[in-house]
Amino acid sequence: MPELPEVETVCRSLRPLLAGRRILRVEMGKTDFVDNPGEIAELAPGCAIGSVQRHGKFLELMLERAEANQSPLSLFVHLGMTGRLRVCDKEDEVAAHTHIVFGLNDARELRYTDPRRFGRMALVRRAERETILGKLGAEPLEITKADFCERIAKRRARIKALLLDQSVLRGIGNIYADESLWRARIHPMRLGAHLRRDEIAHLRSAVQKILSEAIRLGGSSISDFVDAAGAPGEFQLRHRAYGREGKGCPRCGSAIKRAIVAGRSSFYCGKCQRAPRQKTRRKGQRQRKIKIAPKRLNRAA
DNA sequence: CGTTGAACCTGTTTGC
DNA sequence: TGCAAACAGGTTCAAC
Repeated sequence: MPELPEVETVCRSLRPLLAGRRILRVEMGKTDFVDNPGEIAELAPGCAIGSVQRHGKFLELMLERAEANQSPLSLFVHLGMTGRLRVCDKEDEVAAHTHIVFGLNDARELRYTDPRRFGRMALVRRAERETILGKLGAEPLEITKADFCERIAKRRARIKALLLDQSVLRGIGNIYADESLWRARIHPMRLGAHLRRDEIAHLRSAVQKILSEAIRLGGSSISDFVDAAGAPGEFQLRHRAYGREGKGCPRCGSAIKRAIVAGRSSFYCGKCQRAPRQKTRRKGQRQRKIKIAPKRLNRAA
């Protein structure tokens, strides 16, 4: 559920609800997805919530401590597959799988809910914050054409794998990788190093247009994504490839196909997105024999 | 370097 | 209808 547009949507909706609020208390249920639950319970109460930012798929809430001389802390939240962060009134019914509740000084609560617990949460100091951010690749909406080309053209991995790699670009997930590749007419199995420069440039603008439009529509709500106030997104209505196996390609009408690429279900148009040459050996098809230059070193004698 | 598959955990959908 | 298998927006790690 939560890729860059969804996390950005949550981030934007969280901001006005949390700005200037103070955390009064913390309640925790299951915490096996939290790096340091003890520190959160100990340090968060009393903190004021400062900026709310997104870094790829991570949300970062700056927590300013009561004592002015103490350095601020960063609460990192990754929503994983099913994580939700919502601001609710205290009286609102608590959803199943709500594991962490931050009580605020305005009779409301910031609640983290996550059935699968694939999400992550950690309260970190400056140094560790830099370590986390340092591992992330470029922000797709801000990357220059030159940087984008370099990050892709150097690599021999499949383009789908590269788009999903958070150390190459931060924030793209399975839906937006497929939607971007469809828009750019690039087959997910093509290798980064095999793409033409104009194809890479085209892919960059496709990624940026898809992500921007998805943010504008509040993200994709496939089964249950909602923003901090509980509102669903609408970009799922604009999916052209993702989840549309067997349906017509909106461009050429031929059926959308599905294959596993980079370990993930990948949807693409077999006609608009041309497959790379040979590549995968199909059943019954022989592997190409590789000619090895005869080395006859011991010939002498 | 790159790829693959499994693992993490629960809920929902699909197939026999 | 009922139960089991497959599948799900993510990341990480071992093995090859």
